[in-house]
Amino acid sequence: MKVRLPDGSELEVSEGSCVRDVAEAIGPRLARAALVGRVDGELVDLSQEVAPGSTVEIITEGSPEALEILRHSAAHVMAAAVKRLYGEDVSFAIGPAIDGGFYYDFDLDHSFTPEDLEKIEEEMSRLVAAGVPFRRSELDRDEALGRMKSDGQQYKVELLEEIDSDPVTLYELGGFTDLCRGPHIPDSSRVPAFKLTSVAGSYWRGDSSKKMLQRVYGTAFFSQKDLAEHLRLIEEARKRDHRRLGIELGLFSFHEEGPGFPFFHPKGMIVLNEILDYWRHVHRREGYLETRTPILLREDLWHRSGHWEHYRDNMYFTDIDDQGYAVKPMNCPGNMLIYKASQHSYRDFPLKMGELGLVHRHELSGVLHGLLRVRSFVQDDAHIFCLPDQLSGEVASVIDLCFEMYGRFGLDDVRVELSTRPDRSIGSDTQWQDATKALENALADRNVDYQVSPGEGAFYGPKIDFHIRDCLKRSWQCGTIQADLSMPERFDLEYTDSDGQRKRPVTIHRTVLGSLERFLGLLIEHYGGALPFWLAPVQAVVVPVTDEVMDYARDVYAKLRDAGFRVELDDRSETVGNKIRQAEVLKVPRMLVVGRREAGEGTVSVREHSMGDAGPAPLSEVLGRFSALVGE
RNA sequence: GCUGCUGUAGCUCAGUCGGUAGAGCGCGUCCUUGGUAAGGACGAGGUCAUGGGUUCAAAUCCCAUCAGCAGCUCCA
Repeated sequence: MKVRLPDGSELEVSEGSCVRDVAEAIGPRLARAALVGRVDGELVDLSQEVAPGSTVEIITEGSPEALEILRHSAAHVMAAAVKRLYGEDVSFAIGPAIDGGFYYDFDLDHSFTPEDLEKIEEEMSRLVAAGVPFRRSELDRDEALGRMKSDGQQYKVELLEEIDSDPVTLYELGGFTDLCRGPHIPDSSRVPAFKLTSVAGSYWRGDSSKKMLQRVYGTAFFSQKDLAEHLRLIEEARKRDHRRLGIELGLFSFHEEGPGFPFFHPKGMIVLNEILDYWRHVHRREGYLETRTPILLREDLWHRSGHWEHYRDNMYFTDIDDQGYAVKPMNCPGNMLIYKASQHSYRDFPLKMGELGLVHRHELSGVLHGLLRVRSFVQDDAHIFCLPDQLSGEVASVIDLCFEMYGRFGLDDVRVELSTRPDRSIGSDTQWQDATKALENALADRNVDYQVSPGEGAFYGPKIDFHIRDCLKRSWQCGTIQADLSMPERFDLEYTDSDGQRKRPVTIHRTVLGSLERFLGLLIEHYGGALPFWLAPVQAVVVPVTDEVMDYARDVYAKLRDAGFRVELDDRSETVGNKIRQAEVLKVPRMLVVGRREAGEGTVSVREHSMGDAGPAPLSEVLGRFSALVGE
């Protein structure tokens, strides 16, 4: 019989050949390198028989999908090791490959310690050394169900009950049999490098009302070198952690007395204020009007806005003069009141009202994470009131604004997501369709790549989210553009149209940076703490070589300061080397060394952070360079 | 909130078998005036997260609380 190869050629193989036989027929080296096959587009085991005329591709280590398959198989090896070590009273949940590794969820009474992980690793090593084969088998669904029931594998039973296919496939390895679609590498010896990284709790099916399982994370590679490199990168990334850098650089701190509420130090405030200055500059240019609304507002407002109904669990409440008040978790209701304080004409539209509003949200204690997840933050909020046919255009201009601003901060790894109608939502089908369409059109118009998250929209409307990754590749939402189908109704917003009729405006609720706090955290990680000149809390340090030139140093310092730069004078009785090191550690962009030579010539010796000595220059020229850096 | 781990000087961390506490950095004073990533000496600084318990004796063992970390869930 003949099979087709990816390059279009045909190959003669004997009847009943499996993928491995095909690889063998192409070449013995390929057969040794083969991990799995792809037959007519579908990934299969090497042992899979191929039908005459099918297209067969051999997947080896170099193939893009190889690593995922390896890690999935490694998860099975780990599960087999756990079964051998902890016996029959372990229930197995799921064990997929994930970005950067794999995990397996177990249910057992004993809770895993780091020592257990070592033991499991050792057992895995034994399995790898033994080269235990993966055995695939097919079984009637009912038969498999009966078997998992008798084995007490409740999670597998639950999975089987929801599976449509019949028969189902099972994989056995080293005494551990798992319900699994496959495919798998041929045997455990093909997991050359692996490491178990951590253990953490996880709910069965991610549902907090269900039982908590123990999730063991690990990763696997095709070589020890790749594994070592991966671990090195993780270590490297940890050094960029904004929580560590924020303390080291004196930007902010956290205290037990206010969990989740960041304290900004003078240097942190400088960075925040620079961000705000820039924000105001572009928003004024775009025609936004700035507002400010109270932090505490009477409780009935929150009933009216729908927050009581949908967001109460995340809100802080208090009583004032026997009246119930709530601390605002969002800025919208306040801005709705501002809108209603005057009459509006279609001529005013689009009306863009921005508020840098401080909001408080009671987040679950376990989700707090440095500046990236806090309980109080400044949202760079804005509400855009417009006509229905302006919606798409306004969304598009916010998309432009987001990319422009992220670009200014050097952030280019931005993921865009469109979230559609959730189960629990308000508004009519037409409203949702129109709004979703408007968002899609805006994205298409601006040629933005995006993923769709079905059912992840806000209860009041569909939204576009902008995500940026932190140093450990965790993704955080920053900007969001939400069509708001709820507020105009709830607050009975109106405008007068050209025909004199009172009509309901369309509202967009949007942020660009999202939360100033989160944005700062991501900036710190993005730059590894070495913020660009225009954002750096200290832009330059004057380093006098000896006390003898202190007067000149003071003069240089004063001139820079008077020119509006953030500069410090290091007049400590320390060596030049020490002062330089200090400035390098604090990631100050420029160091200006002044000694006898410079004092005599009216120059400074410039040193650039992490770049070293950049040579002498007249002070006037340095002032010009600094101005250019700020404008960049 | 849930599961697991952790909490010792401003920061990073030692502290063995239960016997009342240590280093480096930083900070202060003095000496030193040094040319591009750590000059030297001396000194101050701790309710060992908090509250209970066991014990002749607790940083150390047990319980609870608080906070942090990883993850789940949730979200800007």
